[in-house]
Amino acid sequence: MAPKVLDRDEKRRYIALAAVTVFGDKGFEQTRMIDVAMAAEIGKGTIYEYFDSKEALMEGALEALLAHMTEALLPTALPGESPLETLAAMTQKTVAAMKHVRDAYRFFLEYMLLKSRKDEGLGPFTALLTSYRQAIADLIEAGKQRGEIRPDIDAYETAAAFSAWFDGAIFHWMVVPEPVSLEAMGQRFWEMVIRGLAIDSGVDKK
Amino acid sequence: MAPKVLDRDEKRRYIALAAVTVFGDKGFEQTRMIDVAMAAEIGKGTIYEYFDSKEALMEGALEALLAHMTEALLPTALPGESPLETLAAMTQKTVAAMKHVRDAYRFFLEYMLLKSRKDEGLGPFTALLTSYRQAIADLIEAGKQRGEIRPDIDAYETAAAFSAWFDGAIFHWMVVPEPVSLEAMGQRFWEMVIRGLAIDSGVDKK
Amino acid sequence: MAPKVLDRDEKRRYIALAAVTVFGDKGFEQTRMIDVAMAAEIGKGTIYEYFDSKEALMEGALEALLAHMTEALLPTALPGESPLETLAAMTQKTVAAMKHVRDAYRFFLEYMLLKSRKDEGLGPFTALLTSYRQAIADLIEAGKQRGEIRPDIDAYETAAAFSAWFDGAIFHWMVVPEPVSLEAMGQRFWEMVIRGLAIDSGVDKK
Amino acid sequence: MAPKVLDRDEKRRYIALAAVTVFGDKGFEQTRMIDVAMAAEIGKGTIYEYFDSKEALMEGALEALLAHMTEALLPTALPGESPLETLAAMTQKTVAAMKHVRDAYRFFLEYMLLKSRKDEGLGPFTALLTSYRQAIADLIEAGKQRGEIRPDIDAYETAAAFSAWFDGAIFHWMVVPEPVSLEAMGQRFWEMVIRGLAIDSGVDKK
DNA sequence: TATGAATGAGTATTCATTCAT
DNA sequence: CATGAATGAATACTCATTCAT
Repeated sequence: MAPKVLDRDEKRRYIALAAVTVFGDKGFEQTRMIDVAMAAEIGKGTIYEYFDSKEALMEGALEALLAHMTEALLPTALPGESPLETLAAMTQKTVAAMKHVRDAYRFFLEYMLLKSRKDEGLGPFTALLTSYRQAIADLIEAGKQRGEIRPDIDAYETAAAFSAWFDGAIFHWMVVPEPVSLEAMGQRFWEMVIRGLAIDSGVDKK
Repeated sequence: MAPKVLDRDEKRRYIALAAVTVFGDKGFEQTRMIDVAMAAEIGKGTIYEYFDSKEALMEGALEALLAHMTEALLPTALPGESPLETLAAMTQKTVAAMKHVRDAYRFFLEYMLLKSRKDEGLGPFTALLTSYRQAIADLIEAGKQRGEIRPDIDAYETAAAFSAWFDGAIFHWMVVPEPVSLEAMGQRFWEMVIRGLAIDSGVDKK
Repeated sequence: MAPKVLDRDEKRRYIALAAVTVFGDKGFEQTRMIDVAMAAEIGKGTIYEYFDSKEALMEGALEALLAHMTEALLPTALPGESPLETLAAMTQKTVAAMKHVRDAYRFFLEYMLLKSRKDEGLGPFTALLTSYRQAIADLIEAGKQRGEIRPDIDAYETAAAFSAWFDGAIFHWMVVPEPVSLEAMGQRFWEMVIRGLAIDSGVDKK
Repeated sequence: MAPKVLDRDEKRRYIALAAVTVFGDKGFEQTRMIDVAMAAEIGKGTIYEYFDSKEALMEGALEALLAHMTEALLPTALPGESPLETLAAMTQKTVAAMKHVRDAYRFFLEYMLLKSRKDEGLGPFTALLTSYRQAIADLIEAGKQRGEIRPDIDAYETAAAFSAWFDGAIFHWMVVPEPVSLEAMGQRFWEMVIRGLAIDSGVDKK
């Protein structure tokens, strides 16, 4: 008797994922509902059975994308791995994941831009960003305790600066894909960040 | 009867700057021509005397913004300054400049997003980005030759990774302004990048 | 295995009556099929088992309402009652009936408006109106023969003028319910019509 | 410098009158904005320069119609005319006016129906109806003082009953134009109301 | 040159109707 | 028979652009 809840949720997610693709490809404003309907191979009206409005569709699409991203981005420490190793693996994973969802990532950026113009918070996205920052801060803290990372580092602020890099990198890569590959940038970032650029540390800060 | 070329160019720039403000505030699609006209305190039709279309207005606005940014961002080596000192000053200047044009910066990001969806290049923006990367690469190269920077660094790729950070940082700061200030992030980035996070350099590269 | 014809007809009438309520409340165009379905506590699709279209539902609803109204409106002469007495009773009954179905009456008016815009006749409604007029004309004729009513009255035309009043009255009462009650208007109408306003009949006609 | 206010108001009225025609012809809901635009021989968007919405257009249309009707309906006592004569003239005038704007009158009725479904008052229409009732009540009162009208008549309530007749009559005439003409109905109404139907007034009231 | 009234292409959304279950 | 998910035709309204003044 209970109507096929599973099917309904699945169809909702299916439409949301189609929307992610289209929004990422054309941008929110340039996307017409019919575009999403065609991408999902359903009728225009059917979208409204699952989402109240275009804006609600965007929220639903973000949610679906986030579910995917969250899993892909958050670090999993392997047994016997040092914090720096985990951080290195995470960096690689993040670069790979971002590259993988390249077009969807545009949707992310646009969503954030859109939301930052309203007072509404970023909602589910803030949670991901915060978790990500915190995971990195935790690794840095662990590294400090293990004597692998300089003890005078402010873990959370450094984690914020660290994680910011990814969005800048994918942004540059998306808009000027050449001549430096995303992997190369990731590699350089890691070297720069871990070993530092300076030969002696007698450099005056900033 | 030399036509008032100067006046005409000035008015064009004046409208473009008004457009920068409005585009940054509301976004390109959400901006109506009348909004720009009102911000510039002119009639709606007058815009079309100076720009062929809304898109052309956006290009003009970007151009005006770029002229402003280019000056603010590109490094000027002071006499007697070491490359690392110049790079440090540039980092600070860039953070300050981005923060200063926060709302206009949204326009930048949106412009890039928009352009990256078409095959058209980024036009005038690519030039700035390339100059910026190159300026940093030059400083790194100079640092290497002066023995201040590790000799095994790939100057251009590292410059690309370095400059990417700024866009990521301002992005995060715009969408999650708290709890880490942009200056603090800049400071941590500089420390991390110059001295490195690791205590000994015996770290295996990624 | 005689199909449950009775049940089917009853259910049809049941849906039609639900439709009367909703049409009267919201108007034909503003009523959605789902509204009627919810009022009848059935599924949306079920309506189409009994009515071909929204328009057909409206016709069915009118029919159901007419069945109710016809009974309520048409005069029944009681034994020993004079024609004028019957007419008086009918006036009272009509006012009471109209007031009783106030909201449904809106549906009547709207239906007539709707129909008067097409060339189609008013269908079942014309029959009621004609019967009603004729019943009044018959009473007037009887009154004339009994010497109760002026002999120079044109029975049918007067009956038309007489019966028109009710619709105007309920209309005014519906749209400007105050400050005169429907019963008071009915009372004044009756006095005015029976005794006349003028003191002497030496009034020039019209 | 002052923009052509006159022209603007005139154009507004012009569009409103076109809307009266179309609304009367097709009904509010069945009227598409493009229908009004075509009737007024302007572009669809132009309507929105003068009216905020379809509903605002309806209000504007009613206003324009009322201005016309008010003038046509309200009585003007001629010098030397008795109250009953003025009332007779008014009856004729009203019947003629209603017949004249037959299609527009549908718009009136629909407007009232529409409004009676919301709590909003009838706005400008109430004013006309009230003035009309009051004008008739005044005539009845004057007739009573002149000894032309029975002194035991309640002037205002009777005026309410009197004026209600017109809307019922035009309604019936619109929906069942035959076989009794509107003028004939008006004539019968007048006879009935002035001289009364009954031969002797010994009739029990109601 | 500057203006803003006029225009109509373009789109989100609604809802009567269908039909597979 | 009963249902409600799916559909797409239909329409109010917006806004970039034009052009007469």
